[in-house]
Amino acid sequence: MRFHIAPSDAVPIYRQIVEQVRRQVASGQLRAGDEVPSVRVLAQAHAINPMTVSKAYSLLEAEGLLERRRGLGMVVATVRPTSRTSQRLALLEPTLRAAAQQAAQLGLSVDEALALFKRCMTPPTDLGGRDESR
Amino acid sequence: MRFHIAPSDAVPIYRQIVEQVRRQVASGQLRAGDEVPSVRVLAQAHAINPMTVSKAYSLLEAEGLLERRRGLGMVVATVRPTSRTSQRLALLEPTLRAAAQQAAQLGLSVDEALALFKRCMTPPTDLGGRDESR
Amino acid sequence: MRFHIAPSDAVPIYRQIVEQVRRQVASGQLRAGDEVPSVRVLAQAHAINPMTVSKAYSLLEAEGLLERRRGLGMVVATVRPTSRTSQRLALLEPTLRAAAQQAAQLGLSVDEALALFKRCMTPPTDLGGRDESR
Amino acid sequence: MRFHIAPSDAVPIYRQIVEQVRRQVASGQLRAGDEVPSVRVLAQAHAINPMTVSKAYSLLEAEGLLERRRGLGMVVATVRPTSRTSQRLALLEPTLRAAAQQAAQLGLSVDEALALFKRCMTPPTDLGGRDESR
DNA sequence: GTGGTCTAGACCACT
DNA sequence: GTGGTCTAGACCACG
Repeated sequence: MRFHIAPSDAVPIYRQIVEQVRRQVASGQLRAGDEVPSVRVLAQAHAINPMTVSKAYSLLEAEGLLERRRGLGMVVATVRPTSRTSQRLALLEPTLRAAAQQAAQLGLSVDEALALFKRCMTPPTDLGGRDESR
Repeated sequence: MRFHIAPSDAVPIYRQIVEQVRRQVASGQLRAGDEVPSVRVLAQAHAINPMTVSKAYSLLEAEGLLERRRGLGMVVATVRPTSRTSQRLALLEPTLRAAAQQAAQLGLSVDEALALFKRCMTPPTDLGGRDESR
Repeated sequence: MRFHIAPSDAVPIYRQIVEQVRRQVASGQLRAGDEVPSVRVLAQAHAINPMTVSKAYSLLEAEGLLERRRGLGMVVATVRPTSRTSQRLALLEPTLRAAAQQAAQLGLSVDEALALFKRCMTPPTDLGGRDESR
Repeated sequence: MRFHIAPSDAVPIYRQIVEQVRRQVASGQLRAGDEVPSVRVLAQAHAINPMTVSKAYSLLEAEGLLERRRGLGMVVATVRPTSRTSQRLALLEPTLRAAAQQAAQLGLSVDEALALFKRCMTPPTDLGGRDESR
């Protein structure tokens, strides 16, 4: 399981974790029963506060995506099987709506924006890791 | 000059102002020498605190986009002439990069994501439906 | 980390803070990763409003000199390594250019002005005498 | 009579005028009886508000440096002859004291600062006209 | 009229 | 604990 944490991003760390777990479950990269890294491991690996990881996991537990196996860590819950494409698209839509609004305010044409988006997706584009957006 | 302020949005008011001015300058809707609404006028028009507007304007001044005409208000600075399409695309890119990353984590194909993005842009945007605000 | 705040000075408090941090970073008294006093601590220590300190820190963050460690305070940013003497001289130059102009308008010779400047620097500076403040 | 006005400077316009008149009187470039440009002329020449010029002249009149010749404009007052070098140095000293303090905080040696100051004075240095200090 | 500065205090979010 | 955001209101300086 891979996490990409950017402490200097505008979106808080705990939310970055929550959203990445959600997406990986929705996409099938995480399946029912799969173990998720322990709080301590994840915290150390990214040099973040264990309480931050714990908060994220607690939210995911409350959401029903993770289950606590006492003494054994947390695992992906017996997933409700509804991971259809439509669902995954719904998770992406808010971001794209915001992008669409920005493009309009910038006076960009639909084609220009689409071309740029395509360019952002096609290369595995390893670079650009650090989004100094904030 | 039009401002759309959503006090209940996740992004702070002063930042909404900053970003809208940035985009309007980039898109040519605001040109060098154009006056920007006075702090008090803008504050009253949107029922927000003058200091909030002032904070936004100060940031834009520090950024070099606005200039203070002492005692007279603020105007768009003698813009460095690079307001080409490439610049506007650059302002949109971070958002699209983030969207691309999310799409990948969701296991969506490039075509699926592009189609959704196109749908988000094409209609005069039937928005108002889902308030992803806070 | 030492701050000298003069509330009755002509230059606003938040700017005094900004400039002192800038100089201490440039002179190497503050290094990358060093913590800067918390907003509330600095505010209490000098009996000024926390928002005033916060304003200064925000400007320094926008400038790239400070970084926010969320929930933990602010630290000196991973400084771009160019803190050489030339940089420090560059920070002093505007002031000296203004002084040079004044000296010329006063009809002073270069030697007279240099001698006065030397006198201003050599003693441990018996300053405090004339408060050109407000 | 030459004035250099920088509307975007940190020091207010009216004060720029006041100080430049003071210096030119002190240095003998302006003598008793010399006419000073009319409010309207000076205002037009520098594209500033006549009220601003008027305010400066009023302050200089209150100070005794200028006299109002009704219907004829303002002239330099019957100057008290004390324009010794020591006086002119005194006018320059506050600026140099501030510069000295900054140099110290920047960790510059006396020699380094003196060398820079000398460089600022020696060339007629036509460039650098616009001090974007603010 | 314009913006700038500062204060006082509330509430929120993150770690 | 940390900083961020916003409000309300006072006072100042400039033009």
